[in-house]
Amino acid sequence: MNLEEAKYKFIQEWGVLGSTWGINRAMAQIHAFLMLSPESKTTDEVMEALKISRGNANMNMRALIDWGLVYKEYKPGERKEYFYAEKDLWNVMKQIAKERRKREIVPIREVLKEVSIAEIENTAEGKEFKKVTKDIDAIISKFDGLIEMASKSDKNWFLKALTKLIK
Amino acid sequence: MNLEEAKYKFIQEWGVLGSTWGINRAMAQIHAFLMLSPESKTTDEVMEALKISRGNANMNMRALIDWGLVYKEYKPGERKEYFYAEKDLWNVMKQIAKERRKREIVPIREVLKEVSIAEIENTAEGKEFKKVTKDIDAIISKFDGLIEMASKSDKNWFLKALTKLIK
DNA sequence: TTAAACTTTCAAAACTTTTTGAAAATAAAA
DNA sequence: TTTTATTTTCAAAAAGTTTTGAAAGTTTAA
Repeated sequence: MNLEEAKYKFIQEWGVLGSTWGINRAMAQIHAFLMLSPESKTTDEVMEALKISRGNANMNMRALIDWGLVYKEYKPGERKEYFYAEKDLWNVMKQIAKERRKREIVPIREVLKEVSIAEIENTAEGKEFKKVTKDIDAIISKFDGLIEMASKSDKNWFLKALTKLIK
Repeated sequence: MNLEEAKYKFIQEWGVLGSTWGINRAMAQIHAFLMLSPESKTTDEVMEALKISRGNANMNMRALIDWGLVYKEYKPGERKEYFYAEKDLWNVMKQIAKERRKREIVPIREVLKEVSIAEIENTAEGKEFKKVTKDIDAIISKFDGLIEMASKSDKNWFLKALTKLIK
């Protein structure tokens, strides 16, 4: 396997992985392509490399910038915009976690809060409802705390803590 | 808000959450419905409660069983099958993590392994490729270890360790 | 056996998401 | 200015996913 094949393989798989992570295929592939590239790239280079349309490239690039996974750069004397990726996977994961926290954890916690103050009858059904939703809230809030912690803490500290936990 | 409204709200939101977690809406809603129910339920009750077709109920119920999130039960003297959910969110998350590990982490690690033995030229491009993929492998293997650890360890031990880590 | 109760399957329909490409908008150069 | 380069938008098309419902399959009871 040579570099081109290896790059292709990695980009494809990163696309598949992304699509199970709330990041669509094109978006994840663009990110992979930019991560692997030592130089920042233009929209045209991305279109060419991934064989996607201008509209698609533009929209997903902007989504990536929104998520904090890609940055824009202007080169002196050049009119084109250049893009480069966040390459530190720790930062990538932190950004994704932050974004997903906002989209997923915050809404479910809101619902859990709302239902926790509902007037629930004291039947078997009602008791079960209270028990289950309370348990869920307990675990979700723990994870929420973990994400908040991770996004504030230093990479090495956190990784060391994890390593300790694992071994 | 009364019990019916609260249940409805929770089931809807669990459906939305599920669909960002590789569990489709109907599947997540069935799981929510069963979690909230103190008694096991039949396919017909699920269909009626969630207003979905028999085919849909059947397929997703089996997917839930596959994922280890729902169990089947036979009641003496009854011909219908009854279903009940795994209610401990810890076990639910463990199961989901296991399943996703198989579907996501294993394939990307395989690709990373394959490309790591590729013959990569010593150009800027090649060096960047090696560096980025090596970094990614390092972090992913750490998370892989964490999941493996979590799925083997006792719930309370792990939650305590997390709590310690957080505060 | 046969009939009734129940579960499974799967092609087609409905719905959702992603992608395209060309037109509109914007910015820089002539 | 006007022209040219570049980016953005968005309606329509394509692709992907989920749902339906009826027919086929299976199991149990009579």
